[in-house]
This record gives sequence, structure tokens and C-alpha cells, in this order.
Amino acid sequence: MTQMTDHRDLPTLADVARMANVSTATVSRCLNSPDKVGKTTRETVMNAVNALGYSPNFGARALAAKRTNTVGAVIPTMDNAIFARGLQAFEEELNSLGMTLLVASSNYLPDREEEQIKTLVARGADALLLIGYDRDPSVYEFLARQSVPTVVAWAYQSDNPRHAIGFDNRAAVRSMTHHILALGHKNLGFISAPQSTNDRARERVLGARDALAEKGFDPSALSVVEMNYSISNGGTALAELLRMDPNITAVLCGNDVLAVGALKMAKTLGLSVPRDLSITGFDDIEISTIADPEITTVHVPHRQMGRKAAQYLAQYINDKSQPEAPEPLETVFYERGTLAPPRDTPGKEPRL
Amino acid sequence: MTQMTDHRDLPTLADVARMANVSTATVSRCLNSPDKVGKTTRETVMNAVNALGYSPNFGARALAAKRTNTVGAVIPTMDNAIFARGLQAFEEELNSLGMTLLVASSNYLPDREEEQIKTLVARGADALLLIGYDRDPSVYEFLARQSVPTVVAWAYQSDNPRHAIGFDNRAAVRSMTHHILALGHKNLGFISAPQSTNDRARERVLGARDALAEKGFDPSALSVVEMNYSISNGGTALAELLRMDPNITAVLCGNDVLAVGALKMAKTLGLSVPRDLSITGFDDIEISTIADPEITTVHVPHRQMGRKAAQYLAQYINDKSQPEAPEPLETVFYERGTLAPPRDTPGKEPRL
DNA sequence: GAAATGAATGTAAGCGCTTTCATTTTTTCG
DNA sequence: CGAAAAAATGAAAGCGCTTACATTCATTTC
Repeated sequence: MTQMTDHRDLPTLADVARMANVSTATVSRCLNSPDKVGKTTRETVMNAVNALGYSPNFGARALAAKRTNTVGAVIPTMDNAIFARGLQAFEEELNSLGMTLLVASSNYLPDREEEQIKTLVARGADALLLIGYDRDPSVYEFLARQSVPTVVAWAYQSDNPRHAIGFDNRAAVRSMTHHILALGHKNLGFISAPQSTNDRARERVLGARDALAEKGFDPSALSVVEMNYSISNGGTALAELLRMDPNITAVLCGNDVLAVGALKMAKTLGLSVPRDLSITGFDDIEISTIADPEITTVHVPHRQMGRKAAQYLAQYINDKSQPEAPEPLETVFYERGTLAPPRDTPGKEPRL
Repeated sequence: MTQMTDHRDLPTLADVARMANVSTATVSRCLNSPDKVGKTTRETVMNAVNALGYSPNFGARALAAKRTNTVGAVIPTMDNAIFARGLQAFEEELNSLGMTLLVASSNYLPDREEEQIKTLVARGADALLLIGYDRDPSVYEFLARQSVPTVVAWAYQSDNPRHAIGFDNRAAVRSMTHHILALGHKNLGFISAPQSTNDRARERVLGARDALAEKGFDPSALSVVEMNYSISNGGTALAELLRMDPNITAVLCGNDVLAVGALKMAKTLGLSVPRDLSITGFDDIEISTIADPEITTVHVPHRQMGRKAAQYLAQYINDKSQPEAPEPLETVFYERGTLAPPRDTPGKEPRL
């Protein structure tokens, strides 16, 4: 069943102008700044617009106005609740500001991200949302050359001059690690996302090492296993970690998904969580409360982050100048069911 | 810290042409159909392009070519794994076809959806992906008038002439209900998403009634509670359902999220699942395997759906005519831990 | 009541690209 | 080698809109 899309030509501004007996300038003003037009004229014009079912041509508008009212976002993947949630809020806020969202995903691949950034710019994005700081300087140079307002999100490094809407990953994990150490844990493991091209993952591991060092432990003794984000990988990583060091009593996971996987594996291995092993996550996504016991984690204000990022970029676009440096967002430690003191009585040496 | 975005004018096609000593037509051809240009010329031109850091102006291109290579999608929300996953696949496929994704969300509100559809069309979407069939006929008329290729996804009704990339919600639930009835359940409850403006929700309830009728039960006796999608609502709904009819032995949920909520509530109420109560979900998203016991559900090929939808629209755009009617996608019943025969011996009347 | 002010509208010049058609250059082949 | 065919290139006409500037018309001011 094939059928031609009747390419009946759509009405143009000129058609409306003709019908309303005014100039195209007046019609344009009616649509873009109605207050600059007389009441009677406006009504006549709007009637013509409706009668013809007129809708402005996007390309022409973008060309003449040098602006698309479109904002791009390049995220690793939507198929991860933490980005999906933030992106949803970003879209909602953008929408309420009269802008539309262009989306592209990098699947955590730097080259692909670079491509996608170029694509979105070529597609006329007025501004860009990027995840994390890590990327080749040439990318930032390109963005500057094209004068595309850009903001980094999901991260915040106080010593980094680049504006970011996010939270301090390192401090959040550092603080959580202190909680864990205070409970008496001495042998920690860390299941991280791959760190090489992911500043957030790196910062989280650093946060754990910070706390360790502050309590007099050797931070380099922290056993770390890197795994791509997935439930089953969380399990694989836990097994590996326990093989590397059977004395580990608490495992920090770079995110909730890995934590859930680790928890499943712990059960499979016959370990009782948190009695035999403590596990913590990061992000506080839905699955962390569905797991049994519920995952102890760090809550990240994803929606707030998406909203603020949209506001920041909208201001950047409208003012044509970089807004004030944003403040970092707060994270909250959520103590739930997977964290408890280690089984071995405090003070006793880890068993071999 | 404010700093002007230096609005240094970007190089244009004409600049490149001048530098390469050719006409703008040749530069344009170099970029869009390189094979139509001599090898030497092409090299000269590309050198100029690189030297100037030229990148085509989107608006101008869209205006002249009458095409944006941009496809829109209006979904209820990205903050729900079933849409996020499908959308992610949609975006990936679109990207590999050289197109970019514009996203808008309706939050399940018909008016808002209509607005968003108009926005995306105004933003130059070459085609549109919509979720489900339900919407005012005027919307479809608008889309036809604007000649915007459109496809419906996440649903498939064989008796509906409109092309859709999806699966038969009604048949899927009907089939699952037969499984449940075969186990000996006689008193079923249904926790559904609001049905009035959601054909998928409606079809799922109808599927359950179909099976009931086919086995000689009174389909109108099915107790149904409607709740918006959320874990806690699933719990609320279960409590309500049990209040309406304490004899229910199996509860079908319109999606996995509601099922997980119902499962949590069942535990809270001291009911053992599946011994005292069977619960089923729909969609097969991640959380269904994290719940304990894992949720019995219907697997939906979300990623495949997203991919096919992208291919369908790309073909529609390129051929300028509606493709062949797509075939429905298959769903699979995943029997996991939350479904078992009712506790009461088969044949025995439901207790009061 | 004339001059000055301001609101409403019109005129027309682009915005930067694609594409048709015409022209020039190269290749093919009798 | 020259005519015909094919390939490469150029000239220029839009595409539909916004907006600076010019003009007209209705008020206000003294």
C-alpha cells in the first residue's frame, strides 16, 4: 500500500500577508512580537493564519533569525535511569522556556561523542549540554570557535574553571567512605565504571582513597575492579574483587546498577548482605529501593540538575554572555539496608 | 565573571568558494555529492573547508534543501525505562541513517502532546514518532496537511489501518491470562494505567477480559484499579484491589513498575508471593529481575521497536511515499517467580 | 493649530545554501 | 583528428523569513 505524500505547497508568510492585506513584515511581527502590532490588524492577521493553516517555515526562520531555539544534549545513553531522568527534567524545563531538545548519544565512546557534538552543532543547536568534563581540548576549541554556549553537567570540580551544573563526585564518595570506615571496615573494594575517559568514575574512586588516607590507611591498597555499567557486570566484578582479596568486608560501587549486580552475586555466593558483606551504590535510582535489602547509596538530584542546566543555557543564549558560575548541587547519603559493621569484631585482624 | 561570546562571523560557502577559486555551486556539490566533482577540485575545496573551519549553516541548508534530516519523537516521558530504551535504539538507528533526534515529552497529557507535536513540526522535524494510536483526529489531519510522515509505535492493532511499529498489547495479555487461568486462578484483579487516553492500557485490560470470556468466566467481573505509573501507586492499587475483592488470587499489572509496587505491598501485607498471591507485570524492564521473587512478565522488544521505527520513517522520507505496512512485533511470556497456582485447592470455592 | 512625538505599518535587503540550466572542458571513438 | 558524448563547473534564481529603515498616520504639546 503505497501512496504519495501530496506535496501540496504549504502557505507562506506572503500568502497570509496577501489574505490579510498587510505586508509580510506585519505578519512576522504579529507572530513574533504581537504587542508591536495594532489590535485590529493583529486579529485580521491571526484569522488569515488560521484560515490558511499557516505555520512558519523552520529553515527560513532559522536563517533569518540566526537562531533555532533548539538545544542539544550529548549523553552516554538514555538507557540508564540517571541520564534519562536528568534529561527528562532538562527537556521539560527547556520546553517551558520555549526551546526544543535535540538528543544524541555517545555510548561512552569519546570519538563518537565528538562526532555527535559536531552533528548537533551542524543541526543548528543554539547551545549544548555535555556530560562530565573529560574530552579532548580540541572539542572545546571547536565549540568556542562556533560560539556555541556549552555547559558540563553531572560533575562539579571546584578547581576547574569550566562552568558545570553538577555535584562533587569526589566529595560525595569521600564522605560516604568515612561512614563506612567509621563502622569499622578496614578492607574495602571498589567496583568502578572504566576510569580512563570518565572523570566522574575517576573522581569517585579518588574520593574513596581520600577518606582512606585521611584515616591513616594506605589508599593505594584499595582494590578496584572496572566494569562497564550493567547488572551482570556488577556480579562479575564482585566475584573478581573477592578473588583478589577475600578479606574485603565492604564494597563501594560506582553506581547503583553495579551495586545491584554485586548484591545479587553476593547472595549467589551465599554471603549475607550486610552481615557478611556491605555494599554501597551511587545515584539513588529506583532499582536501589527494589533490591532486597535496599541499597545504601548517595542520592543525586538528577532532576534539579537537568532543570538548572536548561536555565543556565537559556540565560547564556539570551544574554549572549556566560552566566555567573553555578554553585555545586548537594548530594545526600542515604543509609539503607546494605551497610552494617563488619562481622569480625572490631579490632580483630582480618582473617586469612 | 561575564564574557562576551565573540560573535566572530563564521565562514560561509562563499568564503570557501573564494578561497578555492571555484563557484559556490561547486563547493556545495563537494559537500553533498562529492562524486559529481573532479578529484583535484575536490581536494582544493576540502582544503579550503578545513583551513577555514567551515561548517554549513543549518538554517540556510534547511531552507534551500527543504529538509532538516531531523526526526521528532513525542513520548510520555523518558523517565520510564520502556520509553528510554526504545528511544535510545531509535536514536542510534536514526544516527546511523544520518538523521538526528528531536525529543519532546507529553507526560501522558493529550493536550500537551498535541502542543508538542506542533512544536516539533514547527522545529522542522522531517518525520514524527508517536506513542500509541489514541489522539484527536485533528492531530492526524494536521500532520497530513503538513505532509509530515508519521508512525505510531508501542502498539499494533491489526484492525487499525494506520501503520504502527509495535506489538499487539491485547493479544499479549490475553495469552498471559490464559496461562494464569490454566494454573487454576479464578479471581483475577488488574492494576492498569489510566485507560481513557491510553489505548495500550485499554487493550491490555481487554486482553485479560478476552481470556476470561474464552474460559467461560464473566469478563465484567474482573476488578480493575487504575493508577498512574509509579512504584508506590502499584502498592496503593493492590491494597485497593484486595479491599474490593479479598478473594483475588492473581493480580495482573499493566506494567512492571506497578507490579513491583504491588509486590512490595503484598510483602508488607504479609502475603507470600506467589504462594498467597500471584502477580504479573508487563514490559520486562530491568527492575522485574531485581525484585525478589523476579516478576513474571511479558517481554517487549523495545530496542527492536525503536530501530524499526527509525527505518520505517527514514524510508518514508527518502521514498516520499508510505512504506509497506509493517508486521507486528512478537512479545514473549517470561514465566518467573511471581506466578504459581492459587493456594486454595483447585475446585474449591473461593473462601469468604 | 502647527510642530513634535510616537505608534503602526510598509519596503526591501539580506540570511547562506541548493539546484536548474547554460557553458566549458575533457573524454570517447569512428 | 574532429565530432559527439560525457563530465565538470559556473551563473544566478530562488527558498521563506526577519529586521533596519523609511513612511504614514494618529496623538499630544504648547
